[in-house]
Parts: sequence; structure tokens; C-alpha cells
Amino acid sequence: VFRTNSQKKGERDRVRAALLRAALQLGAAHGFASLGLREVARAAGIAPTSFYRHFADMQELGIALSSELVARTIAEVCDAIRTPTNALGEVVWDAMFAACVRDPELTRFLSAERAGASPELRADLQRQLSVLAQALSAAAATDATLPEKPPAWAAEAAVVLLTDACARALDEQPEQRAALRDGCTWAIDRLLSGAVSPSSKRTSRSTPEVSS
Amino acid sequence: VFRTNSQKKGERDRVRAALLRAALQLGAAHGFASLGLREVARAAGIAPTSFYRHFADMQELGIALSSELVARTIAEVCDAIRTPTNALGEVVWDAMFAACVRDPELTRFLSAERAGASPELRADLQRQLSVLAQALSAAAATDATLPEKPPAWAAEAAVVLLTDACARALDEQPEQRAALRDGCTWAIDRLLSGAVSPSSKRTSRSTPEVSS
DNA sequence: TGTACATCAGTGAACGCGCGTTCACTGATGTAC
DNA sequence: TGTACATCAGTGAACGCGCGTTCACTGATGTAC
Repeated sequence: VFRTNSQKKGERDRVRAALLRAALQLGAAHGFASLGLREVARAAGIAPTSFYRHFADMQELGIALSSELVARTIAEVCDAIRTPTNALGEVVWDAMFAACVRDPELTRFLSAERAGASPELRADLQRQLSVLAQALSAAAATDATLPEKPPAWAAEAAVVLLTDACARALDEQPEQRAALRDGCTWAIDRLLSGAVSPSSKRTSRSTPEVSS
Repeated sequence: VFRTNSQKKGERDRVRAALLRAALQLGAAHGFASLGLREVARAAGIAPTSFYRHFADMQELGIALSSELVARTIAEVCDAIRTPTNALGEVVWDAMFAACVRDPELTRFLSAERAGASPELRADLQRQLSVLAQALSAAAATDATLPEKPPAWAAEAAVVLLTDACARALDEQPEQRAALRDGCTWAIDRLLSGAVSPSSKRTSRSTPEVSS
């Protein structure tokens, strides 16, 4: 009566969300690749056959996880680094890691399937991460404290390190987490800005980028 | 008659190697997590029940892949960087990528299972990679051209980037591979040495462009 | 307003299939005497 | 040297099980008139 439309629609969305969440939970425990349709349906509280009302197969569900839940999380992190309050490495770590702690299962999913068996899913996750890389690159470009605009691959490398370190940090105790944060923020800043510590005066030869 | 002993032993090793290789091949195609014991045994040309003569289960086989084949490859790369002929980033990339090209299936395995579902296997692969990180760290420490000794996590971050980039390069065309090499060697050298220097001379600026 | 119809998420039975695992056995190879 | 015994990788039959998928159906919700 309140909602003229979409009482049915709302229920559909509720079940769909339950499927996504169930897949995340089970996948975090036993791996996503070995996850079965019946298993997920059971955990979501519906009959196995009802699964097909929402997804054609498990891969389609996986892509929905990427393009919806992962995308949302990434967008959040992008927002955070748009107005940096600190060294970029710390800002992006803090935002990303907070998101990872809030939803560890999603983090495991991202980390595992980024190198997983399904090319389509890999590609979709790569797309999500490249959004973050571009945001990071843009933030670095407008950061007045940086001596120069870093190349695009610096941001991409930073995102690779960030994803890896955040996922590993979830398994660790607080003090190890702090070490990972230190190492990761240090590396990101070093990639984006050149030297973090002083004294690096030497411009060594022979990388693809030849010094003048 | 020539070999008094181990005619039996040799055959055993042959079958065992066939199982490992079959698992790599099938795993590269469809993912390791969803790989079945019967499937591997079939591909190796033995009866399903014979599998148990070599491994208790698929996880044990996976760990054998890591602690034997991956370890051998890593050791090879470690050898190469022990006597660097060039900037460390290029040396380690060239050694690692050559190994990856020679055995792409092993590379896929390493890349996928490093973040995979089995904690034991993850830990073992992590151990292999940390060997490389230490070798890289040692090489950097004795590299007179570096202005300072980089922290340990610089080498760890470098290995993460290297592994990721090599695995992705296998899927790419030559020109994209060259871009990955440039980006990866640049990042590794920057991590290890601090600044590579501003004002790059090399090719046209910035955006090697993210994925297509 | 009421009535007839359309939609469609969810269902339970049923199917064929490949899986992991057990078991007792075979037979070639290696060893002890 | 030959003979008897031990070892053990490989085997095929058999098991129970959970899987993905199909099908015709139900029934609540939404819509047209």
C-alpha cells in the first residue's frame, strides 16, 4: 500500500543479495572456484533451481560480485583520495584497508579472483582496479608536494601492492598489520614521488628512463 | 642390468612427474582449485586409484608443485641476480620472465595459487617467493651503484610486482609485454634505489594506457 | 470498483554424471639366503 | 648359483554422494479493462 510497485521487485533484490553474500561467505572459506550452485543456493535459503532466476551460472554471479560490490568499494576509496589529507600512500592505504576490514570476504574474493581461473572475471576485476589506479594517478598529478608527475604505471604498481598487502594484512595480527602498512605506504609514496627519504641524490643509470 | 637398483624407482618418478605435469596443464586451462584427482590421473595415463600411490590428495600434489618445480625456478632466478650485469630491475625481470615463458603453466599456477584457497599452499608459495626477495635484497645491498641500502620491504614489494607483471605479460602481445617490462623494471629500480631521476628521455610521455 | 488475465520467483521430482575413496588383487622388481 | 619371500606401483569393480540442469507446476503480485 505504501509502495504501489515493486513489492515483488524488492523481494527479488533481497534474494539476489542473499545469493551474493552467501557466495562471498562460502568462497572466503573454501575458495570461489570450487563453489557450487547448489551450495550457494542452500546457504541463501532457496531451492537450487531458483538460482537460475537470478544468474545463468556461477561465473555470472562472480561478475556481479565484481561489478557491483567490488566496484562500490573501489568507488569509496576513490572518493577518499580525491581530497588527500596526508601523504597519498597513507591516505589510500587507510581508505582501502578500512574497506577491507569492513568486508574481509569481499577482499578475499578480490585478491583470489584477480588471478583466478575465469578470464572474464579477471578482466572485470582488473577494470575495477584500474579505476582506482587512475584516481590515484590523478591525485598524484595534482599533489603539489610531489616533485614531478609520476608515470601512469607508478599508480598501477601502487594498486597492485596495495591490493596484495591489504589482503595479506587481514590474516595478520595487529603488529604485523602495522608493518605491512608501513611497508606498503612507503612503497606507494616512493613509487609516486620518487624518494621519500632524503639523501637519494644519485640518479642511477641504465633503467629504461635514462637520466639526462 | 646396467642399473642394479632403481629400475622400479625410475618408473615411479616418471609417473610422479607425469602427474605433476598433468596437473599443471589442466590447472592452467581450467583452474587448479576445481581440479579433480580422477581428471589428473586420467591425463597422466594411470588409473584413478593409482593416484594415491603418489599423493594423499590434490593439496599434497599442489605443495609438491610449489616446493619442487616453483622452488627450482626461483633458485634459477636467484642465481641470475647474484651476478648482476645491469640495473637490478632489468636483470631480475629478464631472468624471471625467461623462466615464465619457458613454463607458462607453472607461472599461472604460481600466480593463481599465491592468492588461492589453500592456506598451506599459499604459505609454501610465499616461502618460495621470499627466497627470491631475500636474494634481491642481498643483491641490492651489495650493489655499489645504489645510494643506500633499501629496506627489506622494498625487495618484497619488488617481488610482488614482478610476479604479477610476469604472469600478466604471458597473456599479452609483444608490444604490451614491452610496456609491462618497462613499467615493472622502472618500479623495481625505483623501489630499490630511490629516485631513478626526473626528466625521462625515453619514449613519448606517460600513459602507456591501462588495459584495453 | 471488481474481475479476468499475465507475469515470474520459487518449487520438488527426476535425470544422468563424474567425483573421491575402499578394497582385494596382480605381477614385476628387489632381496635374503 | 637358484629359490623362496617381500615389496609395492598399478588395477578394476564397486560404493554412496552431491553436482548441474530440465521440467511442469504453484501462487502471489501486478495490470488491463
